[in-house]
Amino acid sequence: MFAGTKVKNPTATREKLIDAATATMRRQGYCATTVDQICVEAGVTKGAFFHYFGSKEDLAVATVEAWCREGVYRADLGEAGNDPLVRLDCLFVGLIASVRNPGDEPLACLLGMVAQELGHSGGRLREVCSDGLEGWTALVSRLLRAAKEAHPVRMEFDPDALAWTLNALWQGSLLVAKTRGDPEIAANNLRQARAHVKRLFDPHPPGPGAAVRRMSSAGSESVPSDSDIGEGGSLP
Amino acid sequence: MFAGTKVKNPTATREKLIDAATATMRRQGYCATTVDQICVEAGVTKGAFFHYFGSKEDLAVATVEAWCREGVYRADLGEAGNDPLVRLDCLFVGLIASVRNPGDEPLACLLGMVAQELGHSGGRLREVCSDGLEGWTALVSRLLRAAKEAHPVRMEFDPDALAWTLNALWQGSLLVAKTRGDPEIAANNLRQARAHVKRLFDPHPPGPGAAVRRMSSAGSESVPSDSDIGEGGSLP
DNA sequence: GCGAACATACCAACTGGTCGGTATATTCGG
DNA sequence: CCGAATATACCGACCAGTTGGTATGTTCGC
Repeated sequence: MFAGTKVKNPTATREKLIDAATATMRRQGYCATTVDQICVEAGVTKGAFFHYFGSKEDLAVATVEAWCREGVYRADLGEAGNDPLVRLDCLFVGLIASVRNPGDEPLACLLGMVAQELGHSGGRLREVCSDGLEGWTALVSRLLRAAKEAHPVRMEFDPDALAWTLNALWQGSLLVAKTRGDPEIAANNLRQARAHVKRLFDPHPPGPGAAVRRMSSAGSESVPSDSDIGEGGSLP
Repeated sequence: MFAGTKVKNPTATREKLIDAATATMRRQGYCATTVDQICVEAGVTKGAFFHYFGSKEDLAVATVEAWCREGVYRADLGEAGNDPLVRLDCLFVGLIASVRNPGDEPLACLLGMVAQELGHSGGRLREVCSDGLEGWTALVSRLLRAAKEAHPVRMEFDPDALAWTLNALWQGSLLVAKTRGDPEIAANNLRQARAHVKRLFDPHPPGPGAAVRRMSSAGSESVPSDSDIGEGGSLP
């Protein structure tokens, strides 16, 4: 038999539980999600649940960690060697696409969902969320810093601060868009942010008739257009 | 006896319940907040609770509505006749102050808290949150539009879209700041937003030696400095 | 004294979590 | 290679505590 078809398949069961928890908690949040509900959605009994996770919170921790792990790497930044500004643009385009075309997904970030509920609790779950937010911010901050080194800036800015601003804007956009039932709000916000970042670097070459200086690193840099590009990462 | 000292005081009891719900839900969110907990915090029995509110959700609806009502008007915009740009600046300064100096308040917006949890539910509570978010956005949008009419703009923008962006940024900032346990993140974000809005209008008067054109409407326009200003509204 | 404003006792449904048990893999002596 | 021994994966009934909500008082102001 194949490995995936085994009757007893520990890794698959664990994964099913985490997947179910991801979906349910993204919809309803941590508190409103029931252990029984997760079990049903995962097609697993309670016995199995507590065989793998010591508590509901443990499962949530594992779920958030998995979300961050997959999410950060899933973020579609294009090829690693590309110009950081291009990669940033890829990030924006990916986020916009994921918001406008959520498929059957709940249009919410697990991280933001759980963080909102547990932000004032001293528990482990809050820490994991905090780390997750920092991870995304660090990624963006690195790109911004790299872009600063690769391009002349038109207006000085602090990469770290801007990265946090973008993170907050992303989380808030999801919250508002979800509540209003209008993904376009989030898309608009992201477009504004995208334009803002672009504007920080010099789009108009310094002198007239100076189309000479271009993106520093060469290679196949396909700057994505405004139109949607396939599924981008929906992180954090 | 005084009106406030009566043993049975319907309006006061209702208020106590709403106050308790506001505080508790801002800390823990809607789902994690218990009816019993609210009753204890309000110093009231369950009987009284259900005398005034048909259900937990009813109480939440009333609480969110009260939050919006008081919040929108509490937002410290300075005097009504002032220049819209000054009033916008007052708004930013007030928000920054409320974030940096939360006192004993939970550093969270009731609206965002509840909205995050119920964004995917079709219930009445979600609608109230949606309306609340729109109310704040409309307020800011009006100010931006008025500012556009009163001042030359250096860069074209859509007041409505920008207002939604600011709303999302505010909500997201609270979420991130709370989760990271660092109000300065939110304060920084707000400062960036404040600078961004300021930059949209011409800080450099058009021609050299043109210190003539000033804020349009006269009056006592005290542009608040960067330093903190007393409690601002922490809305939405 | 009468209705509104509260208090108390209580309930059915559900919560996260436990526990004894069973079925399947894995190991290992012979 | 085999079959017993043991470890792992999983099941589902069950539990004590909590939940939102109710039914039935009691008390107070007019």
